[in-house]
Amino acid sequence: MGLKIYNSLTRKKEEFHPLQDKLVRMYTCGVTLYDELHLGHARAAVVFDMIRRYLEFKGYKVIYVTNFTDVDDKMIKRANELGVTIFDLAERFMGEYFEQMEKLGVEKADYHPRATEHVKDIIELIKKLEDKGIAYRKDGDVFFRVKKFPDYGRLSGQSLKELIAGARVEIDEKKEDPLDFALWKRAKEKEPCWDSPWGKGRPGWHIECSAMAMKYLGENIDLHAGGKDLIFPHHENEIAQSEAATGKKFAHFWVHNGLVRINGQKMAKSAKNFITLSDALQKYEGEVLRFYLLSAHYGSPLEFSEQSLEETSFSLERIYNVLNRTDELASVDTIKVTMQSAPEKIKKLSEKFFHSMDDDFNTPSAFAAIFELVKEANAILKEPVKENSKTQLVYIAKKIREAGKILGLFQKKGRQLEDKTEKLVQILIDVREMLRQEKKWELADTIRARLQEVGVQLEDTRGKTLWRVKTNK
RNA sequence: GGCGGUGUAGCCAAGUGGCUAAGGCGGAGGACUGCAAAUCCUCUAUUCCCCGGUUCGAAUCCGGGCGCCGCCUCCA
Repeated sequence: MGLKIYNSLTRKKEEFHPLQDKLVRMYTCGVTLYDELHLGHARAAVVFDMIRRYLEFKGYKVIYVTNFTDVDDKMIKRANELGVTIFDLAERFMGEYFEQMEKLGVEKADYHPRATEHVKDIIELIKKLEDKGIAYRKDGDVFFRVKKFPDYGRLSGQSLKELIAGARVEIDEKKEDPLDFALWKRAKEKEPCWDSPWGKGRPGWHIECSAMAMKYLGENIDLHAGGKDLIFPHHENEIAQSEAATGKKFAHFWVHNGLVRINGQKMAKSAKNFITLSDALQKYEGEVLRFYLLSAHYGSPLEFSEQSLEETSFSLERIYNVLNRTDELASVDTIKVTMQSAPEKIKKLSEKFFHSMDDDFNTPSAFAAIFELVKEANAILKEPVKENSKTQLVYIAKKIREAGKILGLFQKKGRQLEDKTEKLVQILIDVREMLRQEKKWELADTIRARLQEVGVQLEDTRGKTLWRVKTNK
């Protein structure tokens, strides 16, 4: 059973094989640390985290690198507005980034390189390009000579001719050709800058990714990812710089996530239609957001709606309900389960999950399998408990948690309340049970209603009253 | 204008040549229940934007049209 991934470079789903047997070198374009994150950034981070987890599950050792852009026009502009340095700015938003990523269940990368800490590597790379006659200097700026790289436009599916024809590029007198792009920018007054063979200046945007990817992962990498809006020019330029410098194929797989939309439009800073991640996290738990962000296929656009997020919240609760009930009935750890003991149907559903994931990380289809497992488990829970059905339940719960681990979901155990609080709730339930025995429904219902107000939901089942904490905020 | 993508139920969303068009939410009815909640069962797209074509057979392939989105300038 092989993993297939849609490769933007070839526009085909291809079997994924790393260059070096079990090692995957993966790079994703991170964020610019100039402002708050929004749901678009969150989606990219969550999607690539899921991909990384799945690759690890498949037995690969993944070296994962995601960068921070901490010097560029936007950084400088924002820092000036706030009256701080770009380094202060970076520090602040980097802190927020890690805090929020943790809430989304996004694991740290192996390396989080910053552009400003790799200026030396960047300069080396530009020098290499200059030596080869691919880069040229002009008044302290250095540009990439696009005509020297005939493959330019392959990723975005445009030929050089088409690019020129459709060009809306600003005419920059200094460039030999409008398509050429900056590798190094001469420092203007009071701008942060570094010494270089071309004078004081700072790196262009695209070159940092080439330099850092190659520094940590080598000249050929297995998988390079980013948002669809980065295909052109950013990734196109990355390919051009890297391959022109090394003569080797830069990245074998290019994976691009679809954009988050709101009212049919791309969510973006410039459109002022974004929902910040911090606002979203205020309203919904990180796990709900993560679940939601994975509910569409990663490559499709995702239309943001408050309603969908509410729905996701209920769906998540539904999954936890069945897991918690199973836990109450039987400890997952003490009952031994084997594949053999599971009925065909349950096995098939479990396989469906992995098939879906193997098919270009088809998370919606994978979730469908999980929901079907949930349904099976609930059906079992409805019947009087037998040893055999316990085993099946435990098997299902195990499978759901295993699947959840890959997706970064469903890992919470129990109600996550303090011991004392749990005991208090139990006291209330016991008292209420006495009232119910005496058919004092009004009082019993009041207790239930008041508990519900604080997010504790009672459920009277045949034998006893169960309770759970509502997950939605 | 060029390039890329997309159009599946009230909503979200899989499926890309052939068993009954996944799954979730919502809605209707039923079971359970003192009532709720949770859960289960049944129903909820005779049809996949429209028009042609290929094929024994198409949501799925091809041609044309329409709508929407992204990129071509900073962007996850």
